[in-house]
Amino acid sequence: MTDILREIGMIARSLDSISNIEFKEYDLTKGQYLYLVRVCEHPGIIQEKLAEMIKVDRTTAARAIQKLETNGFVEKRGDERNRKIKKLFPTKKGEDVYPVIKRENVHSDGVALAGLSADEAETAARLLRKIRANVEADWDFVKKGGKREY
Amino acid sequence: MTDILREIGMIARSLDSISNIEFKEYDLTKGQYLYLVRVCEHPGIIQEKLAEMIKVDRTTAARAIQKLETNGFVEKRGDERNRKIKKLFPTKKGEDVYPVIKRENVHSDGVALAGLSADEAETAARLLRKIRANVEADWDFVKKGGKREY
DNA sequence: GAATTTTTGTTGCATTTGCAATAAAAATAA
DNA sequence: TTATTTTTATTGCAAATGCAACAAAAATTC
Repeated sequence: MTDILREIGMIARSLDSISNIEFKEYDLTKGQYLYLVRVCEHPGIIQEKLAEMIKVDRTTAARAIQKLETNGFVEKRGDERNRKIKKLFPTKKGEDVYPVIKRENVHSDGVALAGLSADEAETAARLLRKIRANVEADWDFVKKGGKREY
Repeated sequence: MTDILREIGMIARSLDSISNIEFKEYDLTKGQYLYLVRVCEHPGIIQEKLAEMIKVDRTTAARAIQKLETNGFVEKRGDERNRKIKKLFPTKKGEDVYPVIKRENVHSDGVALAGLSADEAETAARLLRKIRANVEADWDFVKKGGKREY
């Protein structure tokens, strides 16, 4: 038992809190930056995939995107082949905010890794990817109604 | 730019989501487990410290604890020397749920670290502690109204 | 082909979250 | 001592979050 869970929770809440405060002046309310960056990086993505990517409830993603659309950051477009889905694209306004978010994220990344060697930073990234893949599997399972035994 | 931020965010949201689902049957609603474990491990702690420890807004902590008290998991006690503070203690009911939370956390910790060697797990823990300390400093600064320059 | 299941999206409701503002006790400064 | 600042707790809003339930299109099975 290494208790990395708590460290990860503290880091995530701190960073999210900082981002939310810093993006407020760009009219992005709580959590919206998460969705907007990903739409910019994956134009045409649908909200279902976005929710999976971010690891958030489908309905939460739906409403966050709804709000991003209302506020003019993203646009929903129907697909001719598949009338069920709505592809998401950044608007001009969304594209304009993207570098701001990116810049902040890069800065926070730098802050987080301060005092670590390049090797250590790479190791941290590698291990976190592995941990994420592990945890992701359980999340998928539990979210779909599965019951973990332990 | 290693982009550990997103990995950490995904891991944290996944684990939190799983915990919230799993603790529902013990009448712990969203996020409450975070506070309860810490009160059990630090009996007499005050909510201000708890908020700092968890990295959550003071008012959010206040209400989470309020609810834990209402539902009989923790108890608030005044201090004779300092009439401002209210010390927090687990009740019998709180103590009884503690091992359940602990057990779940240990399990999730194991899941997260699956496939990593003991050395790698230790390295991950060490690096995460360092990252957390780094990020924590910025959180304190920004939460107190400081403006990061970048 | 028709029937069933999965995927994708939405809305209603209850709850959590957090900022702003307030209050009061305690600590510090003057 | 008195005045000011910091600490701690609370409440009023407004907003995000997520579960449950529903609907409709698409994919799969029979």
